[in-house]
Amino acid sequence: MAMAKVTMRDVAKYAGVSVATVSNVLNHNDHKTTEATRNKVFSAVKKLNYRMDMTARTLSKGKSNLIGIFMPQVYENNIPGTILKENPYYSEIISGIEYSARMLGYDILIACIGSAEQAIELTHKRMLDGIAILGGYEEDFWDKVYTLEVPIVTIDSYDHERKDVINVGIDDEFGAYLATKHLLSLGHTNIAIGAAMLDYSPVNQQRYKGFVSALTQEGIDIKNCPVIEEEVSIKGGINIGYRLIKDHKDVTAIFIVADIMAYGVIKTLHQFGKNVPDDISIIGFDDLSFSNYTIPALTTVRQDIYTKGVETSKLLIGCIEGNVEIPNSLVLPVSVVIRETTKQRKK
Amino acid sequence: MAMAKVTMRDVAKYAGVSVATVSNVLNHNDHKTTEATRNKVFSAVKKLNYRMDMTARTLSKGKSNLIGIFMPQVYENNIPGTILKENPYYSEIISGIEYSARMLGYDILIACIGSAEQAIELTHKRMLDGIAILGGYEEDFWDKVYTLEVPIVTIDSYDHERKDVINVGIDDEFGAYLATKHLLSLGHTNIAIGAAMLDYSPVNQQRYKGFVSALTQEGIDIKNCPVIEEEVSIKGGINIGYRLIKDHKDVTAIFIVADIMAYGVIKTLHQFGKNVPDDISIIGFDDLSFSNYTIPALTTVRQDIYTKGVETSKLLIGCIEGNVEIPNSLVLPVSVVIRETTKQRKK
DNA sequence: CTGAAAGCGCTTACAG
DNA sequence: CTGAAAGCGCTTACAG
Repeated sequence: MAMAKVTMRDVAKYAGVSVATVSNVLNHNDHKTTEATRNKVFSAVKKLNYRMDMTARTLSKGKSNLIGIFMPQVYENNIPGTILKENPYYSEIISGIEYSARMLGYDILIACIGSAEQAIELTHKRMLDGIAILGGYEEDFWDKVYTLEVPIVTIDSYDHERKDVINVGIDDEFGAYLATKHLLSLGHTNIAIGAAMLDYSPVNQQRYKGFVSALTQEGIDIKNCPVIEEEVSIKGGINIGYRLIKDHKDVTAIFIVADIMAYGVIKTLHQFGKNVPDDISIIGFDDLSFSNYTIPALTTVRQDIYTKGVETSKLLIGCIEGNVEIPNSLVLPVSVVIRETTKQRKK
Repeated sequence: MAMAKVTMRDVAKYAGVSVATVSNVLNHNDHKTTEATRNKVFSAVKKLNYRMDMTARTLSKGKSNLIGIFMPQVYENNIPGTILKENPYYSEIISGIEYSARMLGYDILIACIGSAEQAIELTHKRMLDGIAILGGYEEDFWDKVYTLEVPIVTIDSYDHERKDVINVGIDDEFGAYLATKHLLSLGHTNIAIGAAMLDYSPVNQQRYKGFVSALTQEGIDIKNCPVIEEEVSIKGGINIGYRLIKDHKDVTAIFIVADIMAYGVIKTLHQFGKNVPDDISIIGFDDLSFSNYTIPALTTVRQDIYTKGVETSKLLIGCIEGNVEIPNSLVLPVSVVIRETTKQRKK
């Protein structure tokens, strides 16, 4: 029943040429073949329904046309989860990477990793041509990963000392600055920040920095601007909501460093009978697709997440294929999109 | 700079044994080696930091330890999106598949596919050991895909005539039946269904069937129970909301076949000043992680999506490795989780 | 322009 | 128990 695999040998035999010639035709080394030969080969390919075995090709060429997408393995109550499941941000990026890579002739291997070693292991054993790394990691993670000799694109990383590591990101500080400016422009002065992982997430450090710089620029005393730190998840946002209500009654506006957290804040405030934006204004960061549909609709800092993914593939593959003119980093634009969760401060 | 690749040859030489022996040690064919030999090999492996090249192994064994996850490529306003981006349901499943596969020694290749041919192409060219197929497809898609000679696990499919295709799913009809029963138990009689793709999605046909059967069992006239069909997305839900308000003023409760759509319905009703659940009760289906956090929190039919993914890997890999006792399908439980969007009908 | 041959890094009978 | 050799399906100098 199981049909024997059709190989280049079969095609060669059928077309009456050598295996080398079939290879040359299929790899479009057109200067090495005549059109007549090509036609014979192509029709044999069609006739026999031949499909190139990438495994053999990879072994032989040392190039797999496979790209790895790595993201952190997270645990939630000891249950293995993935960033993928927790935060739609990653799904959107992966969508972009996958689509763009496919268009450029590359396939995608995804893996959640718990250590740099796992990333290294995988890229060696699958002979990955390049890797995209999502998410935040400890510092020595990067040191180790950067020993890899394939092109790497990081996303939202601020740890790229190595010259040939490309980063795709946004100006996080500026985005946070804009968000805070927006709240200030509405007359708020007691502004909190809902932050996360300030100890070791450079992205969030940047966002915090932008928050502070907008505040100080306006002469606001930081003392009145509490930092409420929780994890990046809806649950983290829920907790921020509690703490806001319990400990920071004078706060009238809050900037949250991630939309996914803002969802939780809105939920908690609603549960406690607080009106958003009448009692408290909220501005998020990311503009996830759902943010337009929360109740009330979330005012936030927009970044084009899908495009981030698309550009990641383009840069990574450009680098793999040795294109020149590959920049060391790409910074995509941010902007404030005003919806319903922010409002002029009550007198 | 670039260090030469460490191969089995190097390990063999260093350990003073043959390549075949190294292979035997590494593949745990312990009955073919002595412990002394094994120790020599292992320490050489460690010393040289050897990593097995899966590409070579795949070519040689005809087995890749790679699993493909395929899902439909969708377009939204002509922009390529993916199911991944549109519906968190898929992210959750993929999380489960990836985690479980990794634990079992398999890596994951993901691809959005536009046709059966693409799926076939990919599984051949990457020598995938098995594939998991998510999402709905036209009928001839399945006919073609089933010509593949690798194990296949479908998720939520009702098109598995082939004996060796395993399906992981739930009792969609029963879930919908329970949902509708819940609405009926609250005194509602004018109940609508927010449906999708009833023409060609068996899952949704099943859910529709459960809806109808609960209704007729209770002696309700289907005439009063409109079917409002839109696409599976928040936007689809938004449209259902509009149509509900415009065309179905007497409806007091609605069962929506997907949480993601329910989010849109809640949003629209809210925008038009309708109170959920006072004016209209809503029950969804899926219990996405976010459903606990909508305002109001969504009453829905729960299924364990992550577990679906985990089981998918277990079955697929079990099948790949020739375990016996692999069932032809796995049906996971559903249950109604009552939150805030459903309420006793007003007199 | 075309083909024979070596090689990519493994595994697997087969002999010893 | 161990090793030499052939083979997996390609690519790539090299000769012709």
